[in-house]
This record gives sequence, C-alpha cells and structure tokens, in this order.
Amino acid sequence: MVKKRKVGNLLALAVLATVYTRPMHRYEMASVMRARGKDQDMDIKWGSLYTVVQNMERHGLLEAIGTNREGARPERTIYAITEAGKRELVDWTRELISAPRREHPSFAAGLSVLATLSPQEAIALFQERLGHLDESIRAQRAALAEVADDGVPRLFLVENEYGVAMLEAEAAWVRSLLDELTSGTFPGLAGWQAWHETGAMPEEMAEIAERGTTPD
Amino acid sequence: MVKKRKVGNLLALAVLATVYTRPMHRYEMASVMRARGKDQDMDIKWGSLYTVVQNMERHGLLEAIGTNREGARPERTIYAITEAGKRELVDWTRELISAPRREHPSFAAGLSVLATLSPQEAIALFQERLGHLDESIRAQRAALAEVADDGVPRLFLVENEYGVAMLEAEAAWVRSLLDELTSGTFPGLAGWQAWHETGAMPEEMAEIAERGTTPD
DNA sequence: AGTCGATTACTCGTCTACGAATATACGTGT
DNA sequence: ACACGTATATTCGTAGACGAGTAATCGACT
Repeated sequence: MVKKRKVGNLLALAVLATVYTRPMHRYEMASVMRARGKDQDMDIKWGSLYTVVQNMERHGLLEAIGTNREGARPERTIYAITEAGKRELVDWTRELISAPRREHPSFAAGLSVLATLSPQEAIALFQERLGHLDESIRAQRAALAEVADDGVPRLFLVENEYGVAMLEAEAAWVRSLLDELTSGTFPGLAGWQAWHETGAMPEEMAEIAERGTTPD
Repeated sequence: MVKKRKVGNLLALAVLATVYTRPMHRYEMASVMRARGKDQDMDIKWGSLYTVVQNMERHGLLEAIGTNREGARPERTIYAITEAGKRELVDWTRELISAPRREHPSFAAGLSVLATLSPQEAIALFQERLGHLDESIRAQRAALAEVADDGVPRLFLVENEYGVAMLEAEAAWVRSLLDELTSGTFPGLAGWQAWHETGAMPEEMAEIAERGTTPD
C-alpha cells in the first residue's frame, strides 16, 4: 500500500526541497530550513540530519559534489540533489497529498483513557487546553498575517493555514464537549461521577469494560 | 516543560489502562486491546509491546507477579500494575488532555512542498484525498453508530468522535482550498502555473525563495 | 591581548522501535 | 490419524532517531 521509502524520515523531504534550489553542505541546509521556519513545522533533530543525509547519499538521492574548505574550518562536503532525488521529491509529495495516513495524535490517546480522571478534573483540564489552543491560534494567525504582509505568496503558506484550521477545529470540538460536560447533558455523566466518588463502576459500564468497546 | 516520561511510547499508556483492570500476561494485553479496537486507534507494533513492557517493569510501573504455565505452552509472565504505574497513568492522562503538543502530521509536510507539483496535479491529488477522507468519515461514523447502539457509553467513544471531527475539518479545509484552485481565485495561481510550464519562477517568488518564507 | 560567550559544524554512542522469523498448540475437515 | 491453516506467544537483529558532547572560530568587551 504505502510504498516503503528508502529514507522514511520526513526530515529527508525537507532536505530534498532545500537542496533542490542549490547544492549546499549539511549545516547550511539546517540554517536555510531554520530561516524558513521549517524548524517550527517540524523541529529539526540535529543528530538525525546527519544520519538522514548520509542515508540519502547511500540511496542515491543526494551526491557529494566536492568539499569546500574555508579557513581552518573542518572541511564541509557539498551535496547536490540527483535526478533520482528529484523524482523522489515529486513522488513523495504526491503520496503525502493524495492519501491520508492514519496518524495518532497524542490527544486522542489521552481521550481514550479519559475515564481515568474524574469529570471535574477532566473539565478543568479541557479548559486549560482550550486556553493553550486559543493562544496558539492567535499567535499563528498573527505570524501568518505578518509574513503575508511581507509579500510571501499563499502557495508557501498553505501548510500554516492548514495548521491553524486544524487548531480551530480542535478548539471548537473541545468547546462543544465542555458545554456538554458543564451543562450536565453529557450522557452517563452521573455514573462517571459516582464511580469516581464511590469507586463503584456503574453496571452498564462494568459489563462493557469486560468485553470490548469498539469492535470492527 | 514536557516532563520526560520514563517510558515515552504511547503504547505504554494503553498497556497501563489495560492492566489496570486486572493483571495479565503480554499476549493477553494485546488481545484485549485488539478486542477494544485499540489497534485501530493506535496500531499495535508487536515488537514494541514486548520491549515496552520490559521497560515498564524496569521502571517500576509494572511488576511480574508470577508465571502461569498452561499445558506445554511456554510459560507466561503475569504482570500487574504498581502504585507508581497507577500514578503514571493518571499523571500522563492529565498531561495529554491539558497541553496540546505540537505534532507534525505528514499532510502538513506534503503541503509545505506543494510547489513541487503543478497546480493541475495538485488539484487532482486533493480531489483524490477528499475521496479518501469522505469514505473514512462515512465508515467511522457507521462504526460509531453501531457501537453506540450496542450500549457503549459516550465516555468510551470520545476519542473516536474526536477523530471523526478532525477528519471532517480536514475535508472542509481541502474542499475550500480546491474551490479556490478550480475557480482560479487562488492568488498567484497564474505564476505557479507559468513556472511549471516554462520553468521560470516568477520574480516575486524567486526573491522569496532566496530568503526565508516564514520568519517568526 | 586576553577572556567570555555565542555561533558554526559535526561526531558518537545509546536507546528504542519494529519487522520478521520462530515455534508450539489447537481445531477441523478428510 | 494426519495434514493444514489459524491462533498463541515470544525472541532477535537491525536500522534509525536523537541527545549530548566536542571543538574550532568569531566578535565584543575589558
């Protein structure tokens, strides 16, 4: 299904895109990515960059086109993208855009064990999350507006727009769940509550807990 | 900031939640998780489960409370959750719910190199994605309705509801981007187009490409 | 002219995740 | 009673991710 990439780390994708414009050495790649705010989109792991570039060379996506020694600095290998590398970049992009991958955000993992907490505590924590989300949205919107003002075309900002849209959607979802919890309209709330007060799981749940929750 | 967990793999969280109800051996944990559809939420990596449980024992979150030999089967170690394990479960859940973690979905990575493709191709691929998304939404909604019918309380389904909500939000976002692209109202579309036909990057972009796109 | 801290640039070793292989038992049709 | 597929249960090797460490240069201030 999902063709296995020779180099699977998404950092490699960023490298391909970066080296596409002109050959450069490894540290420069990192600098350029950082300058572009790529480090925000995907935080660059230093250790990984060097391993990844090495693997990319091994698989023929990059080639060393010589070294550049400057002053007494250690010599730096300059890498260029190969034809295979260009093909990989395009092909990989196609795959990422066309096929949604089942990813597992940590929030979902947290929700799946929500019953661990009391309803009161859950409410408080959701409120806290909402605060963080709103702040993030504000900050990212502002940053987006600023660079757009600087004349950066939308084409290079779609991923940020996507990020904001997802944050907004999450905030909206949390808000609506909170409404149900605080107004008491969330079904089974009383049972959940009682369970945490008395330690007795309501029988409608006990039975469920023993079999499985989501079949299929 | 984000306290480093002794065992960071989210699979460990699922294990804690599973062993919480009663002690069991490793293969059983996997079976129970699978029965609960946890394998959908977070696909279980066989190799990981054994390493993770071992690490959890090493860090005192689980303890071996004996072995159970049945027939000629290899002997199986039974693990129980410890007090520290219970504390970890609650504390970890708190963290996951209260603090949004910057995660980096692969779609965002794809979007960040969208310019690699021609606008026509991008449109086609977005349409393909939309098809997959709509199908996923349909399927998950159906599965959700079915288990809800079976009497599984909402409390145990919030993470699925969240998943559907996020899929819907993504679909909506893609749809609106597609509208702009197909109707031609997406700013800079002509330049993007020309660039891919002639190979000449419009100067408003060339300059940008050399500096960085997203400062902040 | 010496020191301090920041930046540049890279290496190394550890730890983890996970695929794939393995091996035995069980059930079921012939 | 045996052959074969499926479920049970686990081990192991390896590739990859990443933190932390190293070392040189540069600029600024003293």
